[in-house]
Amino acid sequence: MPPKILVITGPTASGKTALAVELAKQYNGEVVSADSMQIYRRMDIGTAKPTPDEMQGIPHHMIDVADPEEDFSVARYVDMAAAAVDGVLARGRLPILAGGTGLYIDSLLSGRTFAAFDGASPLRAELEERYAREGGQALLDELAKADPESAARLHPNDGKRIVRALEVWLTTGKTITEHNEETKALPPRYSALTLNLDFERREDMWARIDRRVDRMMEAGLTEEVRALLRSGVPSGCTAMQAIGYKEMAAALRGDGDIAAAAAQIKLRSRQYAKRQRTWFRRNSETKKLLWGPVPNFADVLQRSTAYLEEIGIS
RNA sequence: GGAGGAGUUCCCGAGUGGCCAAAGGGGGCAGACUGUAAAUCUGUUGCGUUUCGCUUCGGUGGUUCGAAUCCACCCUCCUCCA
Repeated sequence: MPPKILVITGPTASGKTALAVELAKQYNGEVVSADSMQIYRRMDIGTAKPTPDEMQGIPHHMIDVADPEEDFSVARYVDMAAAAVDGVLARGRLPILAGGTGLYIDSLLSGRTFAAFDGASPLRAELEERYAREGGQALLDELAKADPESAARLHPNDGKRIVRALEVWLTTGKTITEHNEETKALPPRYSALTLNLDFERREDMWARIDRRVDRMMEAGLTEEVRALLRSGVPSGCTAMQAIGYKEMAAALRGDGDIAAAAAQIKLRSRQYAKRQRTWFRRNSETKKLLWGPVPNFADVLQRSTAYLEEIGIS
């Protein structure tokens, strides 16, 4: 039986951080973040990274573990986060995995492994270049020779996944289909009890997102992004793809004004929240905790502790 | 007061007699997702009893076998002249 851990998911601005800290206090836990952007140092305001004040003395892991100019990946996340979770367990405490990056959470929980090779190889660049020049169908035709299943599944426009499938085949001699089947057969690394925070009505979620973005602006998001750019963080790197950062960076380059950027950040956040919901929806093994029109933290906290006691977390 | 220009489906915007329920984009909705995932990709988006019917392109009326497209008048907005 894999070790039990608590997982808190939900779309952006659904209150995961606060609930995680509160439950950590009650159940002798430590928080392990599952957020693809809070891993970056110096990106605090725009990622809604918990402040020391909000952490209330609860140890947090997987925050500030990479520099913005670094390339991060799921594989790195899983390695580091598994070590963090195991460390919490070794201390006899409850790991609370909290975050909104579904791929990271699922990969960590399932014990998924990743083909060992350097993703920044020249091969990647070459395949990307060929995709741009020859088009997706040409690469799909080539992929079909080795891996007809993937070729049939992938859409010609899905450049990233076509390139990835070819890359895995060319560098490991194993098709990505085979690799997926193998990892799917692996036993889960942890036994997860998942709480899924969400809103009854999406309008309430939108209002909360808007308010959060307004607060980010007041807190100095513009300055934070300016500082990153000034320190030489390239605008094309993974970290600068984060919502809030790419829009603000564009505005600072003179492409639109700051107010328009803020509006764009709100919109992109809502769309992101929608994608998160789609991801979390397919996992039916979760306990849903819905916010009403007025967020009632005490109530949600009470309901989650009742649930945790019911299923035997102590 | 005069001279031009414009009003199109949730928004922007193409369409200038039939192939138009109306391109394209945005937004919405739904989905996918195994080393960039806050990324990327896909489908769908007037209504219905759905190989067909109905309502829609500022309004009303007209021309025509047939109108978002032509004509008349009206309403609203914009630019310019006074």
